[in-house]
Amino acid sequence: MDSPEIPKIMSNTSPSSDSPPVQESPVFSYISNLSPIQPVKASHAAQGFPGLSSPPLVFTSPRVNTLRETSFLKRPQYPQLSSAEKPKAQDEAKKFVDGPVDSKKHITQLQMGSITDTQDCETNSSSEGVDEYLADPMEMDGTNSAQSVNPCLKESKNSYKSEEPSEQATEDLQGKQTFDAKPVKIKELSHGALPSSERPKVGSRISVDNAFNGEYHHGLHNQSQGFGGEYQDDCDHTRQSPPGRLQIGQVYEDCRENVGGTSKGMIGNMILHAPNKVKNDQGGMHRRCLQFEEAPPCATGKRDSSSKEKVNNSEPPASTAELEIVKVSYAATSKRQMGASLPPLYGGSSPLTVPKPSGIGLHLNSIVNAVPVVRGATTSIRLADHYIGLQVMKSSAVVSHLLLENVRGDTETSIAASSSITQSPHTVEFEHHGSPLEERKSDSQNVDSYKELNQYSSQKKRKRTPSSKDSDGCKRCNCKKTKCLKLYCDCFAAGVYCAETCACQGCFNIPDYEDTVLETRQQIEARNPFAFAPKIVQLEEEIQFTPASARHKRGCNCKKSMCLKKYCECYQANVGCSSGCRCDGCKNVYGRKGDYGPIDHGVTKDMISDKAGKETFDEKLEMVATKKDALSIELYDSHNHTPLTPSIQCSDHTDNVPKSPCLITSYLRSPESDLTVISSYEKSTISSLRNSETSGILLETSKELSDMGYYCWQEDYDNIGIADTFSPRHDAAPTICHITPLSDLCSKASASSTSSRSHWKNASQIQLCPGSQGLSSNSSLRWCSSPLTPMTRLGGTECSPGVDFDHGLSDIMQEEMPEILKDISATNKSVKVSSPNKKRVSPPHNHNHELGASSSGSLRSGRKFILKAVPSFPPLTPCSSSKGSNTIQSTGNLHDKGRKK
DNA sequence: GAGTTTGAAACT
DNA sequence: CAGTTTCAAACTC
Ligand SMILES: [Zn+2]
Ligand SMILES: [Zn+2]
Ligand SMILES: [Zn+2]
Ligand SMILES: [Zn+2]
Ligand SMILES: [Zn+2]
Ligand SMILES: [Zn+2]
Repeated sequence: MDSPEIPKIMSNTSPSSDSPPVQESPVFSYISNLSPIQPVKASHAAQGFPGLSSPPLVFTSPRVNTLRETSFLKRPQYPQLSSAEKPKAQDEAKKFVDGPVDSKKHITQLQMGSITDTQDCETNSSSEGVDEYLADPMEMDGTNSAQSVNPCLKESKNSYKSEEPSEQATEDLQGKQTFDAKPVKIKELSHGALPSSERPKVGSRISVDNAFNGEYHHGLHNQSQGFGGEYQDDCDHTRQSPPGRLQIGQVYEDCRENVGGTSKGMIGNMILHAPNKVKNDQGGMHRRCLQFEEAPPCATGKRDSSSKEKVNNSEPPASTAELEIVKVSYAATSKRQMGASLPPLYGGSSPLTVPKPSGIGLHLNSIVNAVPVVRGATTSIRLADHYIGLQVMKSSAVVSHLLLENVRGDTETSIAASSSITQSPHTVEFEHHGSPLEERKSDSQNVDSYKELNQYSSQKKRKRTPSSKDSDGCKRCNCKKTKCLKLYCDCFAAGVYCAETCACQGCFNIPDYEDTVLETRQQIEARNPFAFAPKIVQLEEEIQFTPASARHKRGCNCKKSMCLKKYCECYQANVGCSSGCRCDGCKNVYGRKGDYGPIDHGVTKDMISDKAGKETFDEKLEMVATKKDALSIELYDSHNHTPLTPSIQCSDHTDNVPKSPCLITSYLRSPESDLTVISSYEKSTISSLRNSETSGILLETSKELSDMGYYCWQEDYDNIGIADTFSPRHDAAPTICHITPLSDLCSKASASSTSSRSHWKNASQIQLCPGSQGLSSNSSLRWCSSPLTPMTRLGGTECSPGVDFDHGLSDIMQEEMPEILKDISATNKSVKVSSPNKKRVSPPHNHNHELGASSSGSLRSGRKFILKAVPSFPPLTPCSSSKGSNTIQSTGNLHDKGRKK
């Protein structure tokens, strides 16, 4: 499998990178104009912000529209792609895939809820029909790798196929159709997923999501930073990386391109460009961040190289020609490329370009959801918003990361990434070990092989130290048997792609394998809808953000550590144990099981709320979560920024918290999960709405957001956070998410548009650094900026390693975010108060998830989700970058990616 | 850096 | 849902 897959990938990649071409589109020019590296801030302000920020409020809606358009566009692209690729599709493997794929895709779509979307796409696109679309993807793959090899899709999926090619594929399809509910089938699913991505339907969703994501990233980045050119690269890389993903990613990308081209043309382009540039500029940093966020979409990290090209292509495509280009790219490039390139075939749909977010691919999923809804324009718009938001977030984050990282040395990565980007990542991307998904189920065997391969490729990287954290402070994993597709992997669990710094072997948690990652996520979510929800929630609803109030949703089960070591998740997240904990002899310094406000005690608000009531822990948590998210965010911000608590966090533990990988990436939620989540989200959102002033829109949005999860919170945060308080402390704040952008987007989008809902799901993944879940206190939160001084956050305390990031982010955020946030806030909530701008931020999807996750409670508050934090960890930077860089590196080897090189 | 401990995640 | 196994991190040396 590996081999086959890999080869496939390779083939794909190469093409993709090469093919890409295109770029003519205005965007291109745009980008070119923009220097790749524009100053981050400046760029942010200019690009990012401009679009995002200032526009945001006003813009938001418009953009949204644009975005939507893009999504549509994307769809069209699919067809084109398909057509172009079809030839390849012919490949046997592909055929299988197609068939299966289609079904799978559908399934996936269904799961995602994007099905409609895809259809839309198709319709938009052209004629070809879904099948064709599907075929396209396949073709793509095929082209790239040819049957056996076929890259992307195949890779992951195919790998499977390779094993059992046709039949399996069919089976898979069937299964998928059924839906696969089964996890087992995951592999199949994955296959299906991949296919799905490829497929029009799926693609549509995916594309949408991706687009969003990508756009987000891109957009954000661009806007914020304005590195368009680079950014693209990044995207490309990511995309490229995983063929399988690519398919999906490609789709997304296509969408983006389309969107860009079609919709706004300039704007769209801008966005796209910007993002691209951003990536580039930011280099590693951005990538990291972006990647995460973007990653999914773009494939953030790892595969960037190809993606860039793709991106470029895509951008250009904005115009009609684009389609062709796109096709080409598709064919040539692997999935990723495809995505990137996407072009606007359609135009028709034209849309917007929203950027797909390749990187975020995962997110995309969520997006996808949105798409369906949208179908019409609305959804897309939302998506766009989301993306934008995300991008912004990312960008900011990324930027910060980049900066930080660069400073740190990450620069290398970034640089590398850049360079790598240029390179053709394909090879790397494809490593494909087979689809990760498969691995488990069936593949343990494969896995091994994969591993070997991966390792093989990984070779280099493998990253440095196994230590959990990178220099950056981001966490990184060291997974050896799980391919980073299980919750055992901190990166995966955090919803972020593995970074270069990860020392994992056979890693599939990279943008290249976005499809696989998403599928896997979905499977896991199917089991446990809250699996990716933030683990830490604030107890009280609003208010307090304080860290103190935060708690683990699930609680710990410590038997021997007395919750005094990091073995305890509660302690690790810098939160006290709650009634939900089943620990023995709890001595958690942050608060023992029965106490509520342990440390914080300050939590005042909590108090208010009560923890006492505790009622269900969950509920509280949920509540908290909701708020918490906000809080945490705020807290973080505050911490960071504000003096108030900051110290606390820092002091507490910076370390503790943080480990999470930085990645921002987030995958989105799986459709399924999304759905479920959504519902919950909806609730939450609703509640949030209630709570906050936000407009009614929120509700819808919330749903969508929910998907987004991460993103959503921002709103909440704003509302909540600010509102509440700040309180302080929180030290730990665990995880908060940086993600903001997404949230913002989400919120906005949601607000603006209507239905998209599903989209968000995808977003959820975004993530930040893994470590964070807990939140690191610092970083994550920061964003939010608490009312107090948001900005500060970083400054000082930042205790956690991630901090830099945060800071950077925060700054960025502030600059960039603000607008967005504002928009969001304005729209939604209004944010609360204080926090203005900054905050918004974003957190990440995770939050949403969490909320959702929080099960009961969380759901309600739509916003909540947010909080959770997903993010916490470290935000981004490191991770993402790492991967990104990895990507680059890896690009060479597909494996790498996994490996990171 | 190897080896042990730990508790969550995954699996049955 | 409980019990067991697997896993990777946290911790120890
Ligand atoms: Zn891992
Ligand atoms: Zn990792
Ligand atoms: Zn990994
Ligand atoms: Zn414990
Ligand atoms: Zn506990
Ligand atoms: Zn305890």
